Amino acid sequence: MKSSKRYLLTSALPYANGALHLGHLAGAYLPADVYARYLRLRGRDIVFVCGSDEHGAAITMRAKKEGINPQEIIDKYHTLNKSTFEKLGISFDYYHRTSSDLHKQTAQEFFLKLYEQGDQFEEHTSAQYYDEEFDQFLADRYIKGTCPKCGYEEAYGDQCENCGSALSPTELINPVSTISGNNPVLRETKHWYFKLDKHEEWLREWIADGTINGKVHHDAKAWKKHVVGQCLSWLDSGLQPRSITRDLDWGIPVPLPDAEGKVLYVWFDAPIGYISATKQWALDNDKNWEDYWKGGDDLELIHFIGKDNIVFHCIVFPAMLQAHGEYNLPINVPANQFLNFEGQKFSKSRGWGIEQHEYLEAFRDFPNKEDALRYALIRNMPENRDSDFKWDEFIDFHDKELADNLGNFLNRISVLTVKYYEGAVPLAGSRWPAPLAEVGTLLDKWVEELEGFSFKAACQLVMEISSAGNTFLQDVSPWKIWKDDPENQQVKDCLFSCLQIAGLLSIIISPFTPATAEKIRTILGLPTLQNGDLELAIQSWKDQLPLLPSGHLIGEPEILFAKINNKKDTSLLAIVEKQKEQLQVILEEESQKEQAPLKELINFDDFSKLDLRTGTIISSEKVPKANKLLKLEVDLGFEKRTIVSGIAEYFEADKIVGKRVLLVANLAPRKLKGIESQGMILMAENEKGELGFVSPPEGWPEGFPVR
RNA sequence: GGCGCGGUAGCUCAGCUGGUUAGAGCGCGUGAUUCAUAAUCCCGAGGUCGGGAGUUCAAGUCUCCCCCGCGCUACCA
Repeated sequence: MKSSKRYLLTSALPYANGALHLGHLAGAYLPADVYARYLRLRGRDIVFVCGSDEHGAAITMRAKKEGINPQEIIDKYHTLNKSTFEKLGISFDYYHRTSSDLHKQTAQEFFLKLYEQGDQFEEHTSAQYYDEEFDQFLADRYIKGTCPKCGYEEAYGDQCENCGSALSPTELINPVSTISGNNPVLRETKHWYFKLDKHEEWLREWIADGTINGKVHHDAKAWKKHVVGQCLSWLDSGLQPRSITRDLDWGIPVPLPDAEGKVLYVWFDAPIGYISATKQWALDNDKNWEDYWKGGDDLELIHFIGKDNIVFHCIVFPAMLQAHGEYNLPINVPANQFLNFEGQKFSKSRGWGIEQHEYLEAFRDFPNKEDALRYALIRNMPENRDSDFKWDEFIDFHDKELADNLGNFLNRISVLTVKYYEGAVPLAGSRWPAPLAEVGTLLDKWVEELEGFSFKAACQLVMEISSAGNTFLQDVSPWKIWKDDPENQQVKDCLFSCLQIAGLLSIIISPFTPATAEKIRTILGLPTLQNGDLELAIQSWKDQLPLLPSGHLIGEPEILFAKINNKKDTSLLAIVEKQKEQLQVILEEESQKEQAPLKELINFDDFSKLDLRTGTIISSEKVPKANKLLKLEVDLGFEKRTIVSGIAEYFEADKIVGKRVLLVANLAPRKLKGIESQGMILMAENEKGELGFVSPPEGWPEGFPVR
């Protein structure tokens, strides 16, 4: 590992349309921060950037709905997210925003560079809906209409929320602009497409082998399996040109003369935000941004993201960078999987989960709340598969590892040092007591895990080192010896060694819990950590030189972490319990949720239009290439019907033959997967979406009407 | 339906290119200890490595089939 290397770390740009929850933190920000802090402690030359992603139709949509300016939305969430990251100790060197002038200029330049090459883009003209009153093209989401598939009248131009079908706006029946309420007209519009397909071949080689034209770029085996797997799967299904412009008035104008009213698609400009953030940082710190983006072999670019962003950061953005020609490609994209919350997915609408700023607020009276959270999330990080955040585990990690193991160790040795030696580090008999060599082995492993982005394992190693300290202290039991012989050398050696271990802990825990690290430093009478301190410590350990020399005066013993499970003081437990109760309330409310509201009244004529009949299923088979469909033959007595029914998830085909059913016999026929369905089976559906047959009374034959 | 990733002790997970009696933490059971935040330390009990077949001298690790979970995608109420 050359120390001359420069590192550029990025965390996924949060969309400035909402607050971030613990899953985001565990997925993209904490791991990057851990790594950034680690590299700084090793004295490496690094920049860690992030920023708010502030363009896109979703923000303008919301602004429209709430009757405010998009600027208000992005200002609100940019400020909120930026300050929350700061409070949680996410140590970005720069937190930028894509609405800045510098970003606009950077993104436009990038676009133009590709445009001028002539072979990276293609133009397509197509007919899209246009709102004549507001004089603008309508993004898919701005159009509502009747779903051609299920008849739902409030379907959006990209998707019907009733039946879930993916739609294109031109499929909608009676399309209506959501801004004016008028029917939009079709108008020709031109868009630019990035020819991603051109890049397929080198991308495959780059991802599968880590080489470009046979030249080694990175170690392909160092990439996470799920990252490589997902990318190769995408490449195998073939890349398509991607549209990179939109008709919108919110975003970065396409810098071409014939592009009035067009902006860069948010997915195109967002990753360029990494570049503009670096530029702004460089301007403010008198550096050259190009050293971190165009650094050749001495540069490591690393993107920290969640798994939802894999394809974008491993295929699309690298293709953009490569097409541009001057930029380095990422050396790794250690994407994390998803974090669940008490066994279920985070859900804003359900209120399931806790957002970062809500946590800080709810835990405002909780000491070390930032580090407690960071620690629990790191120990639970979804590095290779989805993981689960539980409050009970939060308590366990806090009490058993931070308080009992680490905090107590520190308290034990600081109290003993003060009591026996008035706070001065004793003189060791042998130069480097044996236990310290064992710790050195653990330290090597710790470095290895961090370098391989295994933060969970590295974090556990910190505890192992603390444990090693406890074990050693227990083995020697200096309090027993000291009673009879206060000047005993074994006692001095023991505390000397333990103090060295504590000194090391104050450094190696810093990437995970930076505030705690400083507290430990204070207790040990050590100065605030500086960049490069870890490098020095590793060297000292190798050279068998103490971090706390004999005679060094430590500070006052202090409780590092007050336990949550404390019989005398239940205030901390109460804070956590409150969170658990809130979840309980949500679950209870949902379980007794009212039934769906009744539909509007119909009259008798409406009802009599339905022709419901009794029948029997006489054959049943699964429809190929469909998960939910069964093809049924139903006997009505006077005739047999073919009915395609979406019940395959709940019933096996051969087990429902002979089933007595009710059906709608006069429903207009419709083709499903090429089979004409001539009616519909009546099913009851519960809150979980499970289906059950509604059957005629015992002994009733086929074909009778139901009224 | 297609593709990707996962399924290892009660729980959470580690096990690189196949190689001695499958590991850690928590929990559980014992014992020791009191410097310390009723903390700490020792020892122990727990696993047909999702199921089945195969390749091999040897498989948790490779191949095939099946089952389950998550994600993407297609289709669909």
